[in-house]
Amino acid sequence: MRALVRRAVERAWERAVAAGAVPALPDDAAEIAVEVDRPANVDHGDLSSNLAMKLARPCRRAPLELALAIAAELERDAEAGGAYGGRDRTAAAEAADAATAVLGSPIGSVEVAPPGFLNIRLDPSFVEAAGDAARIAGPGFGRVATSRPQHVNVEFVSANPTGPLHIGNARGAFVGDLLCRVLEAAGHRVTREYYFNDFGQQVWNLGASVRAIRLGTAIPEDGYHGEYVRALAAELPEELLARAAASGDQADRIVGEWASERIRAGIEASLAYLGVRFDVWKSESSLYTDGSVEAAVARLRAAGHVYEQDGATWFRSTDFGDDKDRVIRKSSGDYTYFGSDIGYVAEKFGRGYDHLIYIWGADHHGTVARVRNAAEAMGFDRDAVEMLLVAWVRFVRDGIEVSMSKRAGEFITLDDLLAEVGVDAARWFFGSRAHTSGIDFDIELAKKQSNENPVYYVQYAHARIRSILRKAEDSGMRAADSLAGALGGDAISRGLAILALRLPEVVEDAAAAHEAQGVTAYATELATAFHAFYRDRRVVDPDDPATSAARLTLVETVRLSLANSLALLGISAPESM
RNA sequence: GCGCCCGUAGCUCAGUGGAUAGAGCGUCAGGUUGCGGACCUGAAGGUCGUGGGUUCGAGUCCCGCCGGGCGCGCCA
Repeated sequence: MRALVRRAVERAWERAVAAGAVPALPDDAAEIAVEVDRPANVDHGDLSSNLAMKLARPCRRAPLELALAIAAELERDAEAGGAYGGRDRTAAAEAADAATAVLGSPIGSVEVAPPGFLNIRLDPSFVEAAGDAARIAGPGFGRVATSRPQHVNVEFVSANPTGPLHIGNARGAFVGDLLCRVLEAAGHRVTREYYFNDFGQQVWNLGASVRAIRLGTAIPEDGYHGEYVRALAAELPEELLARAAASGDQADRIVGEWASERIRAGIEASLAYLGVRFDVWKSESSLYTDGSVEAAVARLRAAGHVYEQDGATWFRSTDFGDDKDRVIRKSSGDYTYFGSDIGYVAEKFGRGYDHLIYIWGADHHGTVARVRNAAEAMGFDRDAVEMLLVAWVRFVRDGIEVSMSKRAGEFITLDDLLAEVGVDAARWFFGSRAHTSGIDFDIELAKKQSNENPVYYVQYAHARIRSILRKAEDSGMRAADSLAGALGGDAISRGLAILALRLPEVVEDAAAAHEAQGVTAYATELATAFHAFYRDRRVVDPDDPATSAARLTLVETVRLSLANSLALLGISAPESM
């Protein structure tokens, strides 16, 4: 809806310029994009545009005057029923024009308000047609076709498999998955990727710890403790233990690799339970065995950004604004973690992605610039490399912070969290908060308040609608095939329908912002509007089958929007509660 | 010291430069003979950390300051 109104305003502006009522933009003026937003106040219409105010300065005219000229053209648009035929159109404009040709002009009426707002009310028959189109689209309603679809790689969680996922890892998992879902709904192709370290000191320590427990010796100082290590020790096959012992100094590595893979599989299962399925599990060691790191360093060297000093290999990061150069390969011959990062970013681009998103903990912000620098130095577009830094969650139980240490084995696992508060509530919790702000998560509170959790409020609305539809069916009533004529006379029905049809706009905004919380906020608002509607309007009335049929159709439209919003968040939409 | 993030109602948090700053929880007062009361209506509660600046318009953008978190390795 919003896209079509935006297009209508754009067209009205063009025509006003053609007619001489609005001065053309001077050549040296910055381009002005037409914006259409939902006003906070319902008295200001369904949608409004600030175009006239933005034009005022470059056009050297009073905003009110410009607004009146554009409004006059918009009024004409409403009468013409949206028959367009302009030239010089973008893909988005083409799509909007095509949709308008089917649905009719979105413009019902236009008012100009000081200092120059264009306040637009939607045409009821347009809203009705849009509602019909939404129900035809069904599960696809709410998906939008972006004009620039991309293949996006989203790498997240990426916790090293030295222990089960804990609640500290949880936020990244939710944030990453929600971002992927939003991007997919906005028309992008998404690859979910998990990067993990499967070699090196950590794995040796893990192996040493498992062996120590199995053999009844002391766990080494840097070793891992905790119940899961004991479980692994108990499960370690005798044959593997013997082979490790026979290998001499490779014993810890052999056992460690086995344990690490077991843990990784466990992590995969936890994430699957949460509803996250990764497309790619990428091991750090593979970047060395397949030559990615060497190739990337060669590429950097060829571009003149690498030098040797003190026996180490350095990246001249200072060429790109860093405060110091960074070591890629240590004098010992081993690569640094940064070396892996360089190989990895190049390897990702080599797989053909248009855009890379890394979801990292806030403590990794120091490495953001240098990885982007390296990408730029290798000739990639640094703007295509994006890091989302997820702020910390303070986990709290009854007001007291829960401290965690993976090595000491003191932590609450993700599985525990989900068992306590449930997947739906947890998804909602993380989906309704910006990833950049630090938050408190009180586990006891989350459990205690589960009945008042907003997610249940939204789910309840959905279940309630299902119940109404069942009730109608039992009394032999059915929804009308079309909303046609159902909204014109009733402001409450009309407002509810318009709100229910906003989902595509919400998806668009969420994808642009890389945040899901617009979706949770929207679902809450729609549920609230439905509950109010339910109070004021009887849906199933045996004495008035015509009105009932129309309202059932409206209610089904609302249900669809709620169900699709919840599906987008990975949350269930129950038939009853 | 330098860099990044954060500071909005009692609490937990929303708020792509727009019109009267919102939600949930909590508190207080009410509502159902008509379809699910896990619901609805109303009230109280805010110098948007602070001082400047840009703008027709700033919670939002810029600068300074205060407060909190994190990072500044040939660690991973």
